[in-house]
Amino acid sequence: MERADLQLVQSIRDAGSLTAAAALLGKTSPAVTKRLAALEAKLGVKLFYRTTRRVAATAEGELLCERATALLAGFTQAEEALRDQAREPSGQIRLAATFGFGRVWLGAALCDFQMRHPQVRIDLQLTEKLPDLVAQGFDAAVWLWAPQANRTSEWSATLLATNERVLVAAPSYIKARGKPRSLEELSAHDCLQVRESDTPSGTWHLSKEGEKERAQASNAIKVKGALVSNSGELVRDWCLAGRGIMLRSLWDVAPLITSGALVRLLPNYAMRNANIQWLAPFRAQTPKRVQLLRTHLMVRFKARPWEK
Amino acid sequence: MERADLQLVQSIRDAGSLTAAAALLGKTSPAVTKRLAALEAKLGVKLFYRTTRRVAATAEGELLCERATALLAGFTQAEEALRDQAREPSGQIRLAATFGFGRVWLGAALCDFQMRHPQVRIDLQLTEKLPDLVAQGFDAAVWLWAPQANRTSEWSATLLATNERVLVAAPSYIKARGKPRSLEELSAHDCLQVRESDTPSGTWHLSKEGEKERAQASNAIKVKGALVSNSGELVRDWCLAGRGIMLRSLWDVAPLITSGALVRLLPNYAMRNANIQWLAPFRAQTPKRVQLLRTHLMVRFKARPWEK
DNA sequence: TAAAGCAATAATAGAGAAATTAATTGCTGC
DNA sequence: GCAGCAATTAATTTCTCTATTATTGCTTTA
Repeated sequence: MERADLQLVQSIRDAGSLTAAAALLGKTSPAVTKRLAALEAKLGVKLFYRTTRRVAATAEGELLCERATALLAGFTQAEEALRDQAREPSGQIRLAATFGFGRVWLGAALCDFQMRHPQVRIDLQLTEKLPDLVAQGFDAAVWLWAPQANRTSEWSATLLATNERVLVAAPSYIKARGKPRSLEELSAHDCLQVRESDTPSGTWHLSKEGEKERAQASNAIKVKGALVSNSGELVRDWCLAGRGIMLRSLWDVAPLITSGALVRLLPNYAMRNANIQWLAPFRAQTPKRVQLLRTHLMVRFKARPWEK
Repeated sequence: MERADLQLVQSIRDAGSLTAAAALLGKTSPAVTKRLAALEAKLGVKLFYRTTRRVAATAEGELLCERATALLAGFTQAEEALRDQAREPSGQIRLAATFGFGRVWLGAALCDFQMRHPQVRIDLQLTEKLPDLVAQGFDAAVWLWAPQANRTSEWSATLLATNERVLVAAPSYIKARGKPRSLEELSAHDCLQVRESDTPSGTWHLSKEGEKERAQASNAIKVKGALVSNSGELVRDWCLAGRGIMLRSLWDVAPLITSGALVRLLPNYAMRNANIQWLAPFRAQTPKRVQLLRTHLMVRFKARPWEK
């Protein structure tokens, strides 16, 4: 019985089908069939009842699954312990991140990190919603998260960078409609909105820069506009085309402001209800390579590269 | 990292050299070198300092060895648990036994057992001295052992058959020298002695059949003779050749007595200081196949096949 | 100090195992 | 009863792993 056999049995039970298990393991279904058959023959025990339509673990199969989890955990722990002793970090890092920040700034940062540590493999998953880090085996997520919620029962959060969302519009729009002078005037403008997955849209929470966090009487502004999308990229295109005012993260629009393609409005105000944070599930022991990446990102984003 | 890698690392540490480890694992030395090198590369850690003459584990190597023992034990336990659920017992049984009884009667019994359970492999090791069952990984030993000592701290003993050593001589010897009428007369006869490995020879402890074990005033008889050997087989040849009286286990000489090649002397007396016992080291869980073999042997030898 | 001997490593070639593709069987639901 | 999907089987190919042979390098002994 090999380590691969344990992973096989566990995958089959988790997936509920041989084909699905094959997909999990990156093999083809005949490979799974054969390995399972061979294992059963070697042990002299049937591990799964199976017809062509359904798969269910036998009592023996369940027994092996239970032991398998403990054994496999022991294996990975032993491997981690040794890798952490090594001079050069190695192994895989599985990350989750948002489409926006993940693609642009995190992508470049990971590219650099991997160059500095060639033995480390990185698997970055860009997703709409924050996935279940523990269940899906992520080492960490780089996500927009409320600044206060530093710790939950499932993970810890580390600040990578503050995330100011600022008001911008294209020069052509300003020429046509003028600049708003106060928050109240926003209501009279065309506001391009990004509908986030589960947040009700139509309201922007803006506060004055320099205001104390406690004293931040977050001003909820009702905005309206004819163009709404769930894609930030698309809304940015609209904004560049002069179709309205947009509330967008500084890291995204800073280059455009510098180039003059967009102009920042009401520069004293910004929305600061979420920061870019490193969310890491609680583990018995965090591998060194993951710790290294965390500090790498902290240092890199502290410099706010988008402002240069 | 695979299970085989853990066994490899452990073998190298135990053997103290790559070549010796290769012999333990049944591989060649280049295979061991390559696997070790590959493992070290994959983990990014040096596991053994090695020159061409010496091998020593690094701190990381020691670390892995410690974890390896626990993990490997978990593997075998899981395998055993499953095998025991199987209808047909399977797996290997490693046995130790004496040269005499092991070759003749145990050999035949094992042959039958294996025929009844074809999935079971048997490895019978005939040795001079009782080996260290735990250290050398034996499942059990069939050995001559004092009848009273049923339990020690290291193993438990089960009676398979009583072992009477009886006095025999060839008809030709009796014709020439006559039969002894009493124990005392033995001193005047040529006695063929088997020198056991660590027992001082020259003294036979004989007791009357039917005497209670407690009341067994074991009569220690000093015997003498010109022919002594450590080989029971050789001494038997001498006896058959009429060179003297021999004290020999009944299971060995019973057929010869039946055929008339030897004659039993003083048939009321026998030496009963050791019986044929099943010695099994204490394990967390004895595999089913081993339990089956134990009962198989108990049943078989209770019938005392040598007396038929 | 030099030479001999043994152990680890390197390179090549071969054998065995495992995986993929393609084709078959068998179960389920409509 | 038929359609469709999932498990199995067979056969080919690929790949990893092992053995053979040769080389390097450290110890020991003369």
